[in-house]
Amino acid sequence: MEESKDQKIWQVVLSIPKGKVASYGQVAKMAGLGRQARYIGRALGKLPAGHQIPWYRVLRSNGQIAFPEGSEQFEKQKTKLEQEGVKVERGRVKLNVHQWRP
DNA sequence: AGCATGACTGACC
DNA sequence: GGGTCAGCCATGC
Repeated sequence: MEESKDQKIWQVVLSIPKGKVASYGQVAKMAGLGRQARYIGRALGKLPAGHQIPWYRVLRSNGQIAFPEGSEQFEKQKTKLEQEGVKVERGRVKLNVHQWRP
């Protein structure tokens, strides 16, 4: 059921090149979910332990991180992104530079 | 079955 | 270009 959707989502996220990012809506569309962008976040929350899904490469449509600035999740994502060369300033990244365009 | 919730988005200002 | 508002949709209680 939703399992396959989740798998598909994870696969799409996995296909995002290192150093690039994508929006939830973009992932949703590529996974064939269309407008269920919100489902992406839900699916990423279901990530199994020991995964290697680069969930941190997924941001909002405006390039902003989906977590409140200062939260643990936020900091973690920020760190991960910067490790790949993606600068995060004021909780957002420059889409015109890092957004993934297939 | 109905209503609130959320890792969202597009339209507007 | 960034903040605000209303709409969408599956999930969970």
